[in-house]
Amino acid sequence: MKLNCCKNKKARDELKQVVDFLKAISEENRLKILCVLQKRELCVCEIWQILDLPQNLVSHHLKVLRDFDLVECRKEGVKIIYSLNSKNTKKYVSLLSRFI
Amino acid sequence: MKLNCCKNKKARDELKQVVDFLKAISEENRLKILCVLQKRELCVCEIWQILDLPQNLVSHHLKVLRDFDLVECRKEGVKIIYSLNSKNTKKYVSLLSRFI
DNA sequence: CTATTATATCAATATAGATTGATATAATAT
DNA sequence: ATATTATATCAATCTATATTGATATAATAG
Repeated sequence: MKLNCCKNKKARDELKQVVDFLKAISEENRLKILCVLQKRELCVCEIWQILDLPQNLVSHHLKVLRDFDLVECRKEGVKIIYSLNSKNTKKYVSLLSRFI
Repeated sequence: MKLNCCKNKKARDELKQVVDFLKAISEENRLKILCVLQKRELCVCEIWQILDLPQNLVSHHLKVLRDFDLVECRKEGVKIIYSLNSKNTKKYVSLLSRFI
């Protein structure tokens, strides 16, 4: 079912949710992070080494992705292991496809 | 089939294409424009009246969408009629779902 | 306890992109 | 020819956000 983004409040809210989701993933480094997490969960130091990016930058982008529940993390000793929350990404992609 | 965004050049290029597509649609007003064009094609003055936005702003956003072939337009007298290029939006959405 | 490793956070800077105001162009009507 | 309507473009400004450098915290090893 296609949504009317202008008439009702529910659709307007959902459109904004989709926009926020899109802003979160429309950044090259963040999309790369999601992409490498597809294969398997990784700790932060693996991610920045794989992507050849500064540690603090990756940490910052991971925070953005966490805030949108697109990734999850757990502690394992000194390391923080990040994994994809594919349930949520799928939810947003399917919501997106109702708008375009 | 899922893509490995880091190893090969083809996947890296496709990731950048997806990023550009996402940047184009991750803007509230542009997503709204795509959304209202879902129902039917519209001229610019209908779009800015429906969305309650300044004419030049809508014109600007339409240019961005045109540059990505997400919308098409044709002349009809004084008016320029815009329509959705749903073939392309679908193509990008399906490419996106291979990355996340 | 000290050193090392992994991660996060904060402030400063840089950059990209949205918005606005003014103006140009083109088609149509009078 | 003049006025009106529809659209596009340009320059200026504003705003959001990516990046960097410095530093803090927490776990583990020696």
